[in-house]
Amino acid sequence: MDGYDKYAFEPFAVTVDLAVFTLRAGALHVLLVERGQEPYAGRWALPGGFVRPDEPAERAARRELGEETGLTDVSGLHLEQLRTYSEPDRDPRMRVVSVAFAALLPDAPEARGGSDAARARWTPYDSVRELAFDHGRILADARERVGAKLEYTCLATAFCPPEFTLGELRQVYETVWGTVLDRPNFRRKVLATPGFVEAVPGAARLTGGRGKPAALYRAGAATALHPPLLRPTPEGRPA
Amino acid sequence: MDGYDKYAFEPFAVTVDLAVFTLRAGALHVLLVERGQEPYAGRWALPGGFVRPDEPAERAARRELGEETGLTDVSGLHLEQLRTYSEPDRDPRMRVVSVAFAALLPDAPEARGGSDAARARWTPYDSVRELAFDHGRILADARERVGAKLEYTCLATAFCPPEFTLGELRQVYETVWGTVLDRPNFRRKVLATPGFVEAVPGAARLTGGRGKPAALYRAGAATALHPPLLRPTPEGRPA
DNA sequence: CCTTTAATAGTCGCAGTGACTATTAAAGGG
DNA sequence: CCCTTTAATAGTCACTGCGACTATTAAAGG
Repeated sequence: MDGYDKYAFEPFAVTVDLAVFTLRAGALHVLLVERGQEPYAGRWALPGGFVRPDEPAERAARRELGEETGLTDVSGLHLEQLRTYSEPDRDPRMRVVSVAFAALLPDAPEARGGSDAARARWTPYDSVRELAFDHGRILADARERVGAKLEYTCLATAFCPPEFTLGELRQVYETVWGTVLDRPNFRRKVLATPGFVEAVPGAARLTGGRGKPAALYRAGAATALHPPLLRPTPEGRPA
Repeated sequence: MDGYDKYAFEPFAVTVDLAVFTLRAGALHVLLVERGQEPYAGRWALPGGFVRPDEPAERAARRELGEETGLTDVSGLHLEQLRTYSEPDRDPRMRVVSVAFAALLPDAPEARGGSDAARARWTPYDSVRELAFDHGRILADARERVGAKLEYTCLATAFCPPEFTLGELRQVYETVWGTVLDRPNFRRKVLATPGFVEAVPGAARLTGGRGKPAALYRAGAATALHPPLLRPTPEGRPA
């Protein structure tokens, strides 16, 4: 950071790229936009855009999140910096350094094209193919991070509406991890973790279907999960 | 990432900043350089420098690491991206976006001034005061990250020489966490984790002092720690 | 040789959790 | 109105991992 004058430095363009996740129809979906121009015209990409001269990357990311999802209030949504991608050739036109973010949405409002994107669409994660630039790798990194953070944080509630049942919360884990969790054990674990969820007093109900109505909960104040809620080991890792 | 031409974008300078840690005399030390010019002339700062037009940030970080430590081979050292700091006013001269890295060194070769730093010095973490720019925050973030990663990765061996005793490994945890760990329990945990360490067959010894010589171990192939080795809860977190 | 120092070995009890079984409370069809 | 279906909720049991602790072993140094 010393001696700026002693070095010639190339100017970089700095962008943010967003991996925006939501759960829809029991599947993990990610928000993609279709590129209108070269390079990669017609290909799908992560939403994103340039960081403006007077804003930090975090604000740029939240601004883009609002533009791309069409949501009027994105202030409460979970947004977290992932890492920065800086390979010199990641954009064929110029040197672009991109700060990647992951965002989690409770439900999926229909996407609308942002001002700088031809079309925006929620896409099931498993059917994503061949994204533009290095966005495939960014998306994979984001997905892995989300899966890992479910283990030791209360992040799962970020996928849920303000009030939710334990069954819905369990489905978040099952969907993201691609596993099935034991219902009573999950319940025990969640309720035994102080601050993870808090019961909504008016013993309300909600189930759309037939069975016994479930109690409603809100996200609690806790942010970390000690001890963690580990995903079942599909072999490989020691238990 | 679409429509570059539709937007005016300011060019940014992109730098890397490094929080380089080592253990010395039973204390966590960090490598600092003294700034030679304004702003913050005479203040201590994290080593770092500009990313060159043809290199990714990771290579810039490793290059700086070699320059600042004076080590001839930094290829094996642990270097990991922390996050990116992009507040518009973090550098009073211009818009500088900095990708921060954390590096871990086994022992502390005496620092030498890099080409662009007046002086470089290993400083005990606890006596660091008032760094230039936002480096105080970067350093704090890096320290927290290192402490947290000791829990669920095999990172601790990055602080050790190629061959080390379990006592030395335990001291890594004790120093970084500022706690005392039970010797037998630590031993049991480490040896029970496959791939964490592997015994050096020639039951060599090494202790400098008086007691029974300890067996030597090398870092194993494992990278993650399942289940994790949690730091003692000094109250606050649920157990 | 005897003391000191630290590594190594082993024991006990509790908390957390995986795997299960049982019960309760509703919806919906006959 | 009853009876089946569905899902939430309650509870049991055994095993594992770990904190706390005690005992033993193997060297160094006077």
